[in-house]
Amino acid sequence: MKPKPTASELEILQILWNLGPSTVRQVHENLEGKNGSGYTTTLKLMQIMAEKGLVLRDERERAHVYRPVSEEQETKGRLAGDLMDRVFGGSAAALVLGALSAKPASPEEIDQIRRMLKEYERSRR
Amino acid sequence: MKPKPTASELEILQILWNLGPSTVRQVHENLEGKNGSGYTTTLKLMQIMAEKGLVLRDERERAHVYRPVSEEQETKGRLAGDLMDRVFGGSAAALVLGALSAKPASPEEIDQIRRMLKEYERSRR
DNA sequence: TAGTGTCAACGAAAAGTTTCGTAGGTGTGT
DNA sequence: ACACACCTACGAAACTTTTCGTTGACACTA
Repeated sequence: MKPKPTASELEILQILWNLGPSTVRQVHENLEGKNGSGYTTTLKLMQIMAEKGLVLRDERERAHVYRPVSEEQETKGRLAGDLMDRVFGGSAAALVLGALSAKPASPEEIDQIRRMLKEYERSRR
Repeated sequence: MKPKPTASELEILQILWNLGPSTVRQVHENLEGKNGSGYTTTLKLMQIMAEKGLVLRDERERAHVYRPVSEEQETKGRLAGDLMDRVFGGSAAALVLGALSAKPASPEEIDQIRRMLKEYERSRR
């Protein structure tokens, strides 16, 4: 139903979430330097994303305007949940531990996670 | 340097981590029912994984014995770190929040994360 | 010895991803 | 009007992933 964006598609989605609805040119300029690929590559990717239903295209202007179909939080959440299920047996604690072992976190970051958990609990209640 | 395993390759790695060094037949039997693909598919995947350096192959017996090159924790950590960087701007708290929003956690699971964080801090000191 | 079962190797098909070149249309400025 | 810049569309190449059929080797057994 909901196709999972590839790595390249995700880069484009992140830009669209940041900028809001954008043309290929705008996305491409925000992408440049980062990956160095050409304009038509970005164009083609965004066309494919429209085919897949990852983005919607407004063709009223000559330079078509693209916008993401799914919310940033929802998409990112699905990606995190997918990894959690596939790799960490569905355990959030295992996912966190894995992430921390890959990139050690400072005490401040640990506290930040704690605050986030508290906030999460409060909103859940 | 270190190739990232695909989803299918990861399934095989998980089995190898569980069973220890195994033949294609053993892996395939553990995989069956889950994905329903044939024996030669599993074989080919494992051969490719050997080419990529994801597994090592002991060819002394007729039924070759495969074992993972990287430790389970290290590989899973790299996958979590990769998602954290690519999707959550390197923030562990954002990753956790994303995972929780995808699959709400019970109070017990939240406590489990808290205990894990405490343990992590202790080992870091 | 002839048949049966298991194994690795190989090739190849089908689908998906990433990349870019080229063609054709539209608008702007000189 | 002509040249130039910019836009989409299209096709195709190169690569990866996933799948499976076929082949040939080896071993066991009736």
